[in-house]
Amino acid sequence: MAGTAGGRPRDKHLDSAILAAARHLLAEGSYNDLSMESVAAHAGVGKKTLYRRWSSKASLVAEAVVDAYGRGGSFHVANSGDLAADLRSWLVEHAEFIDNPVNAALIRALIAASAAQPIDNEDLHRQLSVPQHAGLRVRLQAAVADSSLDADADIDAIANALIGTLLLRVLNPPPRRGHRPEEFDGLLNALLRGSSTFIAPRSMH
Amino acid sequence: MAGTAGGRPRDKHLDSAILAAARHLLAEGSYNDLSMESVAAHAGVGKKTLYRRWSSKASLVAEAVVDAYGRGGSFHVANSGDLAADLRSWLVEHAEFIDNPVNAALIRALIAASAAQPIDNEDLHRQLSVPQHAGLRVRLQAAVADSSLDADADIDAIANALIGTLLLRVLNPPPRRGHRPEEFDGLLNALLRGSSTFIAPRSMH
Amino acid sequence: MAGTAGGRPRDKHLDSAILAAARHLLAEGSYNDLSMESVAAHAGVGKKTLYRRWSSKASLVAEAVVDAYGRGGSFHVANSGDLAADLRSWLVEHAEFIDNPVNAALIRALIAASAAQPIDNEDLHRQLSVPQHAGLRVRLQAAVADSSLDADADIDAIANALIGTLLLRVLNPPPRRGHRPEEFDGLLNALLRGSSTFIAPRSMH
Amino acid sequence: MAGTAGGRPRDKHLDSAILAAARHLLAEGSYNDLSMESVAAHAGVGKKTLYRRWSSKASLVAEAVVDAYGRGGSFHVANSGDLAADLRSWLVEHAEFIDNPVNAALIRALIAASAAQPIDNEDLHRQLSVPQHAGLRVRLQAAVADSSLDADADIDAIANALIGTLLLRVLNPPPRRGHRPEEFDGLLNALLRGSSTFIAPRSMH
DNA sequence: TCATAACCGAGACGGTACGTCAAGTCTTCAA
DNA sequence: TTGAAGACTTGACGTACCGTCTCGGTTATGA
Repeated sequence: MAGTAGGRPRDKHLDSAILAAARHLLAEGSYNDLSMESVAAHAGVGKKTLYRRWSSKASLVAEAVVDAYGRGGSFHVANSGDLAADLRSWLVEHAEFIDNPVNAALIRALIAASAAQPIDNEDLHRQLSVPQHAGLRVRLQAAVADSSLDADADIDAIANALIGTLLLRVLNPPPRRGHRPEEFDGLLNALLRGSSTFIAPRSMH
Repeated sequence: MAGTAGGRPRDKHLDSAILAAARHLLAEGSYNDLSMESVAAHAGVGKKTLYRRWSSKASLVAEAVVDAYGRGGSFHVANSGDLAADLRSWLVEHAEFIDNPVNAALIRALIAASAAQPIDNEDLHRQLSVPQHAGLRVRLQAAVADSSLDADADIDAIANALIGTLLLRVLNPPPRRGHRPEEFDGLLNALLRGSSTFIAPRSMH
Repeated sequence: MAGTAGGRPRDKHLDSAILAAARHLLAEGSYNDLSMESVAAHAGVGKKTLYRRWSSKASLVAEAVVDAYGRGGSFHVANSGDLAADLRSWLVEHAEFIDNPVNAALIRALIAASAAQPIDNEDLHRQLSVPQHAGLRVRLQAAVADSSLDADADIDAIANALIGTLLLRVLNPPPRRGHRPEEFDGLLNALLRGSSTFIAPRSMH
Repeated sequence: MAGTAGGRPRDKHLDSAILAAARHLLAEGSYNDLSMESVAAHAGVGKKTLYRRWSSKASLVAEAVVDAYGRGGSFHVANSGDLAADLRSWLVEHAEFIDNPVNAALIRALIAASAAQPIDNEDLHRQLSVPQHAGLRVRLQAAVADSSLDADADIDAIANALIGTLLLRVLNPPPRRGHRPEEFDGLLNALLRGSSTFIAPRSMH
């Protein structure tokens, strides 16, 4: 059982230095303002070293963002027994992350990378949305299990509505207000309790 | 009153020819694959003619997409008296628009233009989301007026959840093409009737 | 009878500016030290402007050198009736040209371009040697005509010996700068009068 | 007495394997087409092994060519007593060497290495021309000694004319004719017997 | 009717970045 | 210490677009 044989091994420190340089540049400019050359220069690295690790600007940016998300962002949905409170915490946590302009810029960059690049990168943003969707699913299914959510509730639709709301917020940031914890009560009220009393809460199928 | 002075007037036919060329290119490639030069060549037009009308690639793409949306897409939310049915129609209409790969590509291009470009283009996508938000608001407020929606319902939150769900669908297209009319019932059930019977439908504030 | 149609015409001034920049760089560095990028930067020109005119570094350098030769160098062999004097003048003239380090560098660059590049550039140095060879031929044939040279003299061999001597001087410059007019008498004596009295001056064939 | 210290000794076979690989590559491409990487790969050797032996591509190529010259080429000028015959043999020998396209390519590569590289390599070609010049000098001085050459003949000029003629042939190969032994009679006639009967063979000084 | 002025196709222009390639150095493991 | 492998920095390669700028030439108005 052999290894991959000889040669100087890749410098692991460079990976993080490059990703950090990419994030630094995205913090003060758009996706288009970031160039492979500026990343290389900023990280004190040759361009070849970049392309040895990532095949394109899009995949480099993707990893830079996901890497940052993995550190500072949070995918976890708590389960305190109170579904509304747990979802509210999750939304607030993300909103705070998004409201940091640097983080918003990172996510916009990821969306740009996803939308601007050919098909093989179309799943880039899945690296962000799928884990979140999965996290929400787990919590919502637990809610079904303990009867705090109806058995026939469309879990995917609810998760998508939550994620979509945040996504919209990234692309269309609210006009710079510090947000309040109760900011998402309207959304949660609608999704969990319903907005209409006229329509019978439970019957249509 | 002076006026626009002399000179040869702009050829109005060129505007639409250029926008059509841009859409044609976006249909078979990403935002990055479209170049001002390819648009000019495809429309049989000089580059100067492009820049005389639009200041940048981003704004040209933006108008190309909005123009297409204005033709085939629909912003209008009907008011038949049945809120759920009206919203379902609106969602289905948009889903059909989005599920056309060409249209999805156009919207992705608009998102790319918005996310990839400096601040002055960050409002590009508002050209799409704001009109829709406004249309939804009108219908939802009418629903409040005729009591088919609670007076304290968070109209903006509901509108954002609907738009965000569609936005997510654009960036992350569902594998199963050919959607069913009842596809959005789960979302509408949650938003209008609520998903939880455990939590009292109307009390928390 | 048409022209080549529209488009902005090429700026003729740029041609000479670029060639001058190339010569400037060759004056203070070797052929390898000259890069298309340094030429472009030095001439205040985009790289595309270079490649629009010359397909490679080799052909750009070739034209730069030939252009300079056409200005300052001289291909003409005088005909005063005195063959030895005319050839001596020609040799001295070229030696002075070559002894200017800048000119020597230019010719070395041309030789490098010729020797370093694939087949299609192997004729580069012909742009220099062929005209000279032709000039010498004319004079030597005139010498045959007026009987100052034997009818069976090998004109090409004599011309090649003269050019080859200068070529060797370019690649292997003599240490003593400042040459004397009589410097080439030894060569001319040998070629015209012969070096050997032992061998009968005229018989072998 | 310390001495050469311990460690694995250099593999002497590698030197010749590397030089052979370099020549192989020069046989089918120009100096520029040869890369240190291709030499290393072709010789089954690491790049470090190359640089441990030669400081640069130019010096590796230089040694590769000189090495080949030392094997197949010949610097020796015979002394049969017949100067013209000895020089003719020497010229023919070199012409045959040069007319082998592989050898011509090697010499062109050496010229390229010499002309393309900074000052410290300007003497590369001396490794070829100086030995030959020395060899010719010896024979010509012997000819002076046995009176087959005039005492005041310019030996250097004659040697340079011979070498220069061959050099010109390398850079500007004759159009692929098998050469005849008498090919150089014209040159030798001129240099030894003189081309002009009009000018007194011996008087001017 | 004819000058003025904006329009148009074409394409050159100075730049910036692309993704690749080579030179020469450095680092690891194995012999 | 040598050697094979290959990562590393540097810097040039030749190409593609960007957005601007001429060209020659066209089409409207208004003097």
